[in-house]
Amino acid sequence: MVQHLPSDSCEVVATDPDKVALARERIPSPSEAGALAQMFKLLGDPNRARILYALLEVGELCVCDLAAVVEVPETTVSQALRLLRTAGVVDNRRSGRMIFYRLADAHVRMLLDLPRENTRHDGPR
Amino acid sequence: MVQHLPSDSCEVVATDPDKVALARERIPSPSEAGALAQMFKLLGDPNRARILYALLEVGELCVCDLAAVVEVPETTVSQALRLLRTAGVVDNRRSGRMIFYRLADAHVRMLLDLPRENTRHDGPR
DNA sequence: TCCATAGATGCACATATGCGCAGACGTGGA
DNA sequence: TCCACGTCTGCGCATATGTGCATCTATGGA
Repeated sequence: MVQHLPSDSCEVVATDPDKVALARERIPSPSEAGALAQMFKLLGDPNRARILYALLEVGELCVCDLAAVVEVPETTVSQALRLLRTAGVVDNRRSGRMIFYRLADAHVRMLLDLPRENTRHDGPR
Repeated sequence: MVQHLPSDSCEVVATDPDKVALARERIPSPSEAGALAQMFKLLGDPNRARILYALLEVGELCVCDLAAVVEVPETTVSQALRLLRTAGVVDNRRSGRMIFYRLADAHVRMLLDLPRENTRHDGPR
């Protein structure tokens, strides 16, 4: 996973230097790409995705209800929520012994909305 | 990674049966979620993400130029492209000995656009 | 026909990831 | 104060993932 900047053999020899230069200055920096990728990676697990969609649909759910919705053990949900919480994707609120989770980010919402309509049209590949 | 449908202990005991029922019928099915997640997972690697952004910016690039842009060995690019190609995210065209890649999917484009603006504002977490 | 080049592919290995299990923590009721 | 319940956390293991290396294929030029 670690990038180890190759010194030659892939920087200098460009067949289309203009495009290469253009692309290099426009694409996200390694760190920016890292952040971006991490965000996508969070959505890249079926359970986490379903959890997020559940929150997207009904707004707020406690861990045990999320487990019931997604049909996985509560521990799994809890682990998934930890990642999402750490990343700032979800937010939680304590009420008695239960902890309610909800989406924290507006753009995560858009990210979730976007592909779902398309996969509905396309069907699974 | 395999789902092994738990029989009890997390389906029946819901503290808010209405919400649970609502969420269950609205969230993507396991297979739909799988497809969705796989799509997100493809964007969940910094190198693949940067490759896609490069294609998004300049339209079409050959493997060696992509390697120059992203600053990783060509093999890495090639392997990344294989995944993207298999998933139908990119398309390729042969011209002489070079193979030019470009984005194949309109909604992937949107998916790429969306978060980038936000992370620019937020900064990496 | 032979060689150089662009790219693809299979294999191997290090690392990352998901999840189950057991136990800890915090809250509310008796 | 003690216990039950909802949730969190650390650990361990099986599996998935990314990447380098060596090799193979395909195209164009000599």
